[in-house]
Amino acid sequence: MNQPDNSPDPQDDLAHQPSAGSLSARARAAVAPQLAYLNGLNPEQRAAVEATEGPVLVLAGAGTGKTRVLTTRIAHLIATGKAWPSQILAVTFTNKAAREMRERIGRAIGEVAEGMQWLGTFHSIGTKILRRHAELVGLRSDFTILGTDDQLRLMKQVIEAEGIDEKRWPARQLAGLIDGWKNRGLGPDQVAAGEAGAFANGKGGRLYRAYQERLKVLNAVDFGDLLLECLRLWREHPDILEQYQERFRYMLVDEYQDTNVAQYLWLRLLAQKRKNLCCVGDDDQSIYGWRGAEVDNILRFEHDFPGATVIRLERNYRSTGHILSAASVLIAKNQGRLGKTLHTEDELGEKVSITGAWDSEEEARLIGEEIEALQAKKHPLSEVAILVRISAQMREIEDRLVQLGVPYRVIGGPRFYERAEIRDALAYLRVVNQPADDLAFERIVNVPKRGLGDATIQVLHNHARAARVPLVEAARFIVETDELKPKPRATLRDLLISFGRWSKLSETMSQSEVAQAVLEESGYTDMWQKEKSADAAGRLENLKELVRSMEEFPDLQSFLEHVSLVMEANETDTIERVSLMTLHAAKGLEFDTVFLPGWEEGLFPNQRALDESGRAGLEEERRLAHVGLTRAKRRAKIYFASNRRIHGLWNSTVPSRFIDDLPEGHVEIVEAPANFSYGGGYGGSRFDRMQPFSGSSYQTPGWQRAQAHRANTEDGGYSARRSGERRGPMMIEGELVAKSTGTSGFAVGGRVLHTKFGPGTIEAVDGNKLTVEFDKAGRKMVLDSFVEALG
DNA sequence: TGACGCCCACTTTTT
DNA sequence: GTGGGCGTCA
Repeated sequence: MNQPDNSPDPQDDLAHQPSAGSLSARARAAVAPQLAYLNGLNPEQRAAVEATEGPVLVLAGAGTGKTRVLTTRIAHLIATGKAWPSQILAVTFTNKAAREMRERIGRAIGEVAEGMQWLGTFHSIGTKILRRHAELVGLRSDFTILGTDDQLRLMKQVIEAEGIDEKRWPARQLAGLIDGWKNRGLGPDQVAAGEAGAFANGKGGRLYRAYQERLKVLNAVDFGDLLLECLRLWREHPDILEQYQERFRYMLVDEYQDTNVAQYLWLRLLAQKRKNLCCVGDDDQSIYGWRGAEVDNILRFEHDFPGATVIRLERNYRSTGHILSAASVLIAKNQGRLGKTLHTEDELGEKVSITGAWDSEEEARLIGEEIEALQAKKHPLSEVAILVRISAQMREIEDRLVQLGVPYRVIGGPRFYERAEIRDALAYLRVVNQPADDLAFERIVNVPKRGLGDATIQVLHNHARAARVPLVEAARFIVETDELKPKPRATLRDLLISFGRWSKLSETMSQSEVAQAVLEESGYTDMWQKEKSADAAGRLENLKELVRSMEEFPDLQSFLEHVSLVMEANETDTIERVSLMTLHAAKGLEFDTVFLPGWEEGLFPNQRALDESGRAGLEEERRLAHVGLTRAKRRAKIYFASNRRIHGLWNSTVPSRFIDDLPEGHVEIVEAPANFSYGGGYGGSRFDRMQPFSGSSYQTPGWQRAQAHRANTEDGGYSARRSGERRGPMMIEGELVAKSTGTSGFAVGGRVLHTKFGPGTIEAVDGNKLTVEFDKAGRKMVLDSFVEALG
């Protein structure tokens, strides 16, 4: 057990050099001798953990303990003294995966996991690196990370600036192209002319370049840049690359089959020196080819990293025999795979069932009935999942579950931070934080509507461009001239004054209070309160949640940093529900019982995948089927319908070829229970569909969905609503912010307790704003709603 | 600026 | 069938 070297853990370039007696050193010493964490690993898993040197590829089939291997390997590296936590790079794709890994390492070896500052997603680690060297790639270290919507707006501007008809050459398409290029690690100068020429009569490359230039001017990057700019940084500054190569003694990558070319290059550069790269993945679970993932990365690993050790994990700990066999036979039909044979020592269990339904509605009904039957047998609903190929399939199933009163939740869907209201709120905060943030300014300058329309914006833009200043700067200038009509001019001036005031507030108030004040004073919350549509209440809820979540951060800056990459609505699930999601969203999850509806040609395998990607597309679809089946621990139930409505039209459909791929010995065909009351015919089914189930607009699936999403922090599942506790807009008690009118009931000299700053004494009262001298935190201005009276 | 109505498209989705 | 984007008219 050699030490990495004699120096203490080099936590960071500048900071924190723990002494020999530090917590981490002691924890390492305590854990090293026993190696208790190795207990219970099977021989292959153990080999994967102990093969620390050189390139290693761990082919980990579904349910074979992949995460366990990864976390144990990290624990092992640390415990044996091969590396300090800060010298290990561990990359995942999602924040969720990173979080889980951190927790599990912590459980294995204690607090040492805290020192793992390089455990995160490709994007978060890329961000961290870029911020340190921002100036070398033409950015400032406080660059903003653009979301998809900002990106799109920027591209639209670029397209229009080039004098191209945006309708003929939509920004969406350009975004797709640029995304693809970035996924493949190509900067504007590296895109093949022919390929770039495909857009806007040969202007694709120019637009890409223009877009990148705009980003630089705005001090912003998009997601792709977080990796691409790292590549550029390292290529142009080999000395910096070397620093990182030195630092990362051991590198681990989760879900390697999902890496794209840019990520591959990123890893390869880093691993060049020490070559201790361990990639864990499963080529049979590569289902993200359409967004740039390169199965080739995993297929070519041995070629790319000569001398690589390849370890196969084939013992499955998840599914019973029939399910596993069915899945294995199915996936064996694929040509382009490294090949693994999953086996289990578990019992055979139930066969995979295949049920044909007359139409999609009957399919939904059958599933609903089965779930009710399971429910009656006390099968926990949290162990039941319905996995669909496309989200459009969800509607009918939801309808059915709603009718039966089966609680469910939809997993996936729009992310918290992608919602319009959240992005609007963030845009306000971004301008407060960084007035030069043009994209943010533009987004909210007229939200809520305040009469600053296109004409006004245009004037601002012209000035900004001519004077080469940010929009806010241009606005400040323009309100002093008479270029604008009196009304917009006054409005704009007010807005600028407001922003000045809000920026001031952030010097004394906590960021959540600033946010609350900004949202209130800008009229933004008012806007949603006045809005009568069904989801307005949900949006207000989301804003509340946003303000609440901000409290956990030390300041606005770090909150904004966090939010652009990893913001999620926290899902505290208290009630038992069935999970409904797409097959893609199901990767990495497992359930006792899995329903797999819609196994029909055209839908699954999806016609479009076949048209666009041919055999590769088919194989990816088959992998998706494999992922679906292997989610099931004890019961997998496949369904197909003979008639399905596609884009509003009824089509008759044929069972999926994947059904024929399954081995007869491991499946059973289930006769759909004859249901004469429906006449077994088209007409009967339609008739049934006509039955009103409530007539209220609150019962529409869309609304249900909105509720389900909104309710994810409450118990507010569907079942609650069924029992009459409907959570409609009318239910929203209280508003996001305290009313600023009237006295706050606080008096100078009174003692108060603040959620964040603790106890203090009131020094001044101004409407709902209090100036408080806090015992610990010093003098701050706070909103009265954030404090409670003491004594 | 808002309301209405037409037209289109429509697989999967993280960061 | 449905929602989003955009154009037109008041």
